[in-house]
Amino acid sequence: MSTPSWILSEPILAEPAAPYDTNFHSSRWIEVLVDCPGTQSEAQERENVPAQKLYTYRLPPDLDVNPGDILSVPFGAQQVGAIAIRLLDRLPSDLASDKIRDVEDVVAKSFFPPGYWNLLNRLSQYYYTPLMQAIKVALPPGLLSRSSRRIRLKPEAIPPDAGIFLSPTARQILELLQASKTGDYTWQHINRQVRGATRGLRELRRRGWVESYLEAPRHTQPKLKQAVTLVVSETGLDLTPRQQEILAVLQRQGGELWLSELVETCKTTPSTIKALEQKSYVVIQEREVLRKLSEPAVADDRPKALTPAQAAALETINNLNGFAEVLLHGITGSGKTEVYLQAIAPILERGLSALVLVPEIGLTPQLTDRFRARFGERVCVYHSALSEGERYDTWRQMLTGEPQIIIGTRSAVFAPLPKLGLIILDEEHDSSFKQDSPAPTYHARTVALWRAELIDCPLILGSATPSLESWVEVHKAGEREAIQNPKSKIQNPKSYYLSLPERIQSRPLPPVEVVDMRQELREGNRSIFSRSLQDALQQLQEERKQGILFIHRRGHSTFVSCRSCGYVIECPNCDVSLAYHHTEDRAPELLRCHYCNFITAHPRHCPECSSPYLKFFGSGTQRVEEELKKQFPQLRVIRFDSDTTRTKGSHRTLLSRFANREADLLVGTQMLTKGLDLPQVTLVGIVAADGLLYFADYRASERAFQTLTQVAGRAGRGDDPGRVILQTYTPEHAVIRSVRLHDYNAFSQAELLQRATNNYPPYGRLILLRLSSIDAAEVEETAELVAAELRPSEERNNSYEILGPAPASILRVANRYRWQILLKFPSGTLPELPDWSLVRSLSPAGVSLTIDVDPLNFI
DNA sequence: AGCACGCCGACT
DNA sequence: GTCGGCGTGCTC
Repeated sequence: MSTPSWILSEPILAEPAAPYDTNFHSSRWIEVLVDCPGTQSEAQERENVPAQKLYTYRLPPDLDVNPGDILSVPFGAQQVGAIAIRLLDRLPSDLASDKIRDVEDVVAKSFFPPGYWNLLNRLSQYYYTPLMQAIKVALPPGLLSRSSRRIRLKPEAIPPDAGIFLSPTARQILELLQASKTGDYTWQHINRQVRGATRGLRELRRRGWVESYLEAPRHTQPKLKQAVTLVVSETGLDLTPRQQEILAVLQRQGGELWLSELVETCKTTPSTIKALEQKSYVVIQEREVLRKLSEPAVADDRPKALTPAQAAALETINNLNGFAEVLLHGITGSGKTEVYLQAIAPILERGLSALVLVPEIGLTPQLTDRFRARFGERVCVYHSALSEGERYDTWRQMLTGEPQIIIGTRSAVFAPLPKLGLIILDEEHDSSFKQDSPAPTYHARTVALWRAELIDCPLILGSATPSLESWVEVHKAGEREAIQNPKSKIQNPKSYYLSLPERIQSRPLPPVEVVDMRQELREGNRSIFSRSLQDALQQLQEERKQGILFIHRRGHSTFVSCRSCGYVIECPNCDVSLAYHHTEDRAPELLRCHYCNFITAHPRHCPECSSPYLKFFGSGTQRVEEELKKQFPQLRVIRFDSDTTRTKGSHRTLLSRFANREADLLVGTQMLTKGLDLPQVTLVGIVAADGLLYFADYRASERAFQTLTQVAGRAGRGDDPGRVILQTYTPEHAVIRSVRLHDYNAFSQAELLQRATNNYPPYGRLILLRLSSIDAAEVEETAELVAAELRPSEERNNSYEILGPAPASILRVANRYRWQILLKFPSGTLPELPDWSLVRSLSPAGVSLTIDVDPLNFI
């Protein structure tokens, strides 16, 4: 593939902060990338065709614009965001000067660190996404905002019987506006609510009953706060006693305070301080303050003694020079975090920063606490749950280049740290590092690898259950290196496999007892708890120890069915049954859809045959909690699932309550697997492993093995030994056997053989096309059309295999019908790719088409 | 995206 | 003839 001419990796863009800042430039025009769909064609294009349309704007003399700046420009009837690409000294000859408009404003200057464009270009190309969309996933939100067209009612002009003069559409719009409090909606909203709204609006506007206006885009900006600084410390005769008092306070506080604080301490008013400014005793200035999440303080922490394996791993990491991919395979409780912490310390000393990526930040308050205990204020968190302002401020803070540690989720892989010395991806097997939609459907691990290569720094992938992709990658590369060039050290890629095969302080891994639930039933136990688990829970209570129960699903029951006619209550918007939710006796009984969050009251009678006998099937966290209350009334339980952890900080609250022994048992879902470190847990119960084993995709076994191993690994992390009880209906399953023996190697070897035979990742590559539409027939037709276009033929000589089109395993979600086409590329060859712009052009407006490269999620 | 333009079928 | 639907194309 040749490099298109517009690729933004030329020096002018790679270094946006370069000489242009200081030198006055004479350029009068700027070419920009406009944030507007339709202006962007495919990122990957045929040779020499400029794929990206750039627009030229005039630079007003008072505006200092450099490539890489974020701008606001007029575009058609609106103001849109734009990225400055290239300064021009003369207008292109084919562009009439009267068409050129002025740049409206500079929204943010120098917002990208050096070399960052290379990363964005690569992202855009690998995931077949227009560059602007790639930029948008990286940037904090709110910078590339556009103006919006709004429609406002003019109540004073409207006669009481207005409706009778109007066409039906116009009347509908009028009623819509009158029903709202403000009588003000976006143009977009009205168009969505009323069919053919354009003409109705014109009618209303002609009569002067509504007006249309453009709301200026609201960009995120630095937060400013008024600071008061003392400039003259001697008190003069022109001061009142009150004023003298205020100056004295200010002096005692070091000569500088926030205006609000000074007003507060002195019980005075801002105008009094303003008077002091008039008399030139103080100056009041706007200062930028950082909106930063305040987290509870933590006690200081010092580096801990390392096990031999930890020390060996650390030594290898510390000796790395430049790019390297390191897989740190440490069993649960082997102390990976301590290795990270000690690997980061020398990076900071060298004046560099470190990036730490974790699956979900809210789930791991313990991890951030540990980092803050070790490194204090130099630790920042960055993830999409922060407010716009917080993200903006953290971004700017990162750009300063001060040595710091950023801990964040998937999107933090784009953290603009200019001096990055180390990237760590913890729990690298976790699928939340992959974005399924919208495009670019990137995997943070893939992007992290590019980043590490581009800036020449090490990448550490940590896991107790490495993804097969990473496992194969480091082993294959290692072999290649050894075989091809045994003496050379400069072989690229540099890959390392580091193992922490033992828990810290030589604690054993907990024994896993597999209980055959079929046998339990045969022997007359109809409870959801096996006798073994019941005994263990009893014992837990007697010995005042703590435990965890893992359930694969939240809610109470997975579905509700009528005993008389067999009717199953389903979601009106999706093709799934509704889950029954009921938390306590007094709480309302609800039915909820786990796909679109539809909620309805639980009916007393079957909607089909009116029979009152409705039965619950499949147990979730609530059901287990209820069962526990019945069988072990004294056992204190905390439920830990996405229903109880919805609010901000609730993870931390629940976990600290558990840590303070306010409960004996933590009952929860997948959330329990994500790196929780609770040393006091001695018992882990897996209520039913089977729900995890049977998914209709090629990764089911890998996911099940990882989840079960991770849950099991929560036991025995403290001084007391742990044990795991795993209940299943298929104890002979290979995954169950590997989990029981804590045998990653056995699992991975068997699984890799499967993958190789069927050409699945990590050997072959996949691209999934997801199509969806409100119109069932239209998606299906489009899917067929696209598949026909893609289907290998003699003349095209395509190298891939095509599976589908097929309806998604749940055809309808939130009233959208979904179809899929899977492209499977053989290993070892450079894939011959379809013409994506042609594929996209086959998809009509009503059908959304996402190209998911390296898909993980097939639901 | 948001808006104009232009083409086709249904009606005063 | 004209109104009102919607597909197509352009925005520096």
